[in-house]
Amino acid sequence: MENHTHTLPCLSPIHSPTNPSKALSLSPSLPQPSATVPASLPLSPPSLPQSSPSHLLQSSGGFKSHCLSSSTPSDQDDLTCLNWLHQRNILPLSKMPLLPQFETPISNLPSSPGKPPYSFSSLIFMAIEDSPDKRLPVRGIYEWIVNNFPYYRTAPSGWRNSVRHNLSLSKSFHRMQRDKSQSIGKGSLWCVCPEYRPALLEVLKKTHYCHSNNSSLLNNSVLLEAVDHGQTATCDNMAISGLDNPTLSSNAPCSLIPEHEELVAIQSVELTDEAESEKDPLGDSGYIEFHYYQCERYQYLVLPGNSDLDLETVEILQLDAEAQEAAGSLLDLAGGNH
DNA sequence: TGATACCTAAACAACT
DNA sequence: GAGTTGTTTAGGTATC
Repeated sequence: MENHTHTLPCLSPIHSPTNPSKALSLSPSLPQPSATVPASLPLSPPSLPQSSPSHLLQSSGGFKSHCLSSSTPSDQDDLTCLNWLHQRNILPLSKMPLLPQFETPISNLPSSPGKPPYSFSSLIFMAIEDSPDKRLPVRGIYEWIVNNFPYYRTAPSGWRNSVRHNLSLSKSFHRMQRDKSQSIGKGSLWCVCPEYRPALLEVLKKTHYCHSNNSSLLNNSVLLEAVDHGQTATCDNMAISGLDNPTLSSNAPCSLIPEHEELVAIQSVELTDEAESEKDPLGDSGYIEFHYYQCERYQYLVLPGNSDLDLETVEILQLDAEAQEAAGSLLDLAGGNH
């Protein structure tokens, strides 16, 4: 199976020529500017199969994994559009435990991420719901899963059998009679039975929330703990002042070296005039950059500058990066509050 | 402890 | 014939 893992040129703030020593702009203890949660954050690999069924995958996105040492010309090309590198925010994310896919030490990240927490039924549901026509052939479901959950790029192929097994066995999905006038290749199109959609959505919500709860995001107690333990993270010469919270900046610094970076493409959102006021603050760059830092018990997430993210948005960013787009967008569709 | 949900593997037939 | 798709069965684990 094709492995879409790409390397990322060194983007650490240490080496960023335009990295300002900027104090953090977000404080969990202060009112945050409102920002609309992106309806979708496709985390698709940089090179996508042309037959990719998902409209989300039409973006020129890149799911880039950590690399601090090597780069290739193509990588550099990919980065030429990253004009947002001029400015960064660093957000204290949470104390341990790490994100689900980072349960192993970040510095020892495997090439493939951890297994997504979603059941195959949920994966199939997300795949179908994410398709423009709300119907997909089996191959399309495969591709959606692979493109959105990197784990399955390298997983043994047995999961495909499980997908088919679920499709056949689950009452939630039903096979549509193939229109032979359309050239869709082998097999039939699968869709979600409307009567089972609420149940599927409920399962998805539960899984989604369950796996976002173990990283209590930006709660004040974390910051207070940091105060108690005398922690301030610094990145090179840049002191992380602890957002607007002066308590963090008053502590002795510890070195902060990026341990994990990801570039995540976001879909450019077509905005109507009416929707302009809700413009995605991350939408300009086309990418979200994840920089995971660890300073003792804390993680930090570097976001592109001008990211007037509210806590809700940040929490989504903290979710399993593989699943956030699919689950988040579906929950948005369902009107769920993250 | 039993029921349930889910995962995984395997076999097989039908189809392209 | 090879590969894919769809169905079915079986056994295992985890959770409630």
